[in-house]
Amino acid sequence: MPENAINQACQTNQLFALVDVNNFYVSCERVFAPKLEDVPMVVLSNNDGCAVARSAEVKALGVKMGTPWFQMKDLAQQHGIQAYSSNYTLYGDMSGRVVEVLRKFTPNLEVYSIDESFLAIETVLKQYANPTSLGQIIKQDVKDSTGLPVCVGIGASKTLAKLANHLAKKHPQFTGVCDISSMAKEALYQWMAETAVGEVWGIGGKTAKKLKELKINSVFDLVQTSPQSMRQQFGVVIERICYELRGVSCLQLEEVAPAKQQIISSRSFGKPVSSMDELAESVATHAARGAEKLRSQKSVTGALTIFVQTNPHKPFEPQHHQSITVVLSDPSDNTLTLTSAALKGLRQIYKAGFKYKKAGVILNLLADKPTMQQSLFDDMEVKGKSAGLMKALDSINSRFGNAAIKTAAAGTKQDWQMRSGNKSPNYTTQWDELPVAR
DNA sequence: TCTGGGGTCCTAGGACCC
DNA sequence: TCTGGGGTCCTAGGACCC
Repeated sequence: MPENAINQACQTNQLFALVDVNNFYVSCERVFAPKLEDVPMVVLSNNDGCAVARSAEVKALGVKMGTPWFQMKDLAQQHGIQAYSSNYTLYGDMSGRVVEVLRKFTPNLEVYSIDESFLAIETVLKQYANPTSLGQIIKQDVKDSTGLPVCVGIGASKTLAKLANHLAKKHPQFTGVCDISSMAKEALYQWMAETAVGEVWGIGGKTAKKLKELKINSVFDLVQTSPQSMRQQFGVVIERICYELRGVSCLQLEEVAPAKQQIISSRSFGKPVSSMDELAESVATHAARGAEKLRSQKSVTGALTIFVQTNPHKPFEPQHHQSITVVLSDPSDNTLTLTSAALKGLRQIYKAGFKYKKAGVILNLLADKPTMQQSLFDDMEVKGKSAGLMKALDSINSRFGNAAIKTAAAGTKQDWQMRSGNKSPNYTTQWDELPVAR
């Protein structure tokens, strides 16, 4: 196999379990309102725009993910579909509880999304009769502890675990747990032949269509083709999927979530917005939210993109999709810095006379927030001299706010008091005690 | 007529995921 | 009347350099 196709050395004896909550948002609502059990229901997105979660009954009616609520109102009336506004705080809390339960089984766990986790189970397997029984115990434990129903898929690669989870959800005979790794080859190929290629994790609509033109319709068809030829036609991503489906694990568990490379804050407006004032309020709020997210992951941003959009669903109204990127002279996580930069950008792209539907801010060029001392040395032009140090301190003071000067001050306490009008710093350090500059 | 060659960096856009 | 809000990775092509 081509070396660069595979990120990591292929390891044998790996076994992944994917635990996925059924109809997560709907199930969360039902935990707190048991009367909703068996009632057809959806949870709606922001502004109650479209369905972002559907109960099994609603899925059976053929309602697709993301269907606008207004389009399904007739159907809702016919079948008594209940609609709920989303409550992301609740869902986040429930998600945390599920992960807590899963961690009891293994610490080697990747929280993949709000309702899905991958578990590395090969090391804990010997405590159980077989992978399926482990899966059943997990399923029962989550149900008992949180009230949420899950399905468990088990396989030698993440992609196979995903596929197994899909089978567990679709076919009642698995009773919620499907272990592909223990299946006889003939049985597995049978399931693969019955599953459309578009169901594979990473194969979306466009790729599925292209594959169909090549007479690759089922998962089995894809497994039969050579990964190398898939690479030529579709690139490394699909090649990797081919290997994964053959049980060669290419995607490893990511136990610690890597820091985000980009932070987005955006919202659609409930009704169209035209005035600069309203847009400014929205954009400033998004910048402030972004700053919060930045600080919580201890990052700073070097550039922010501000965008405003009219309603693309109304093609006969004048359209205005505009964005601008503002580069900061100094990377920052400061709310005031970010909001004023965002407003500066907005002023340049705003045009009166349009009905805006959406606005947002994207934070780019994220980097780790420098520590006080790193920043000190970065800023110093004159090293080893007190004057240089004080200059650097001034710069830090302006960058980090007034608290900074209290935690790093040069010279003896007496020196400092003399220079700063006898105000005592909380903490002083001798110049000699500072680490050597790089 | 013919029109180096290789490398890097950056960006926009596509495709996908939940 | 009414249409979500996040993210990731990969690729192609242009600018630029030697």
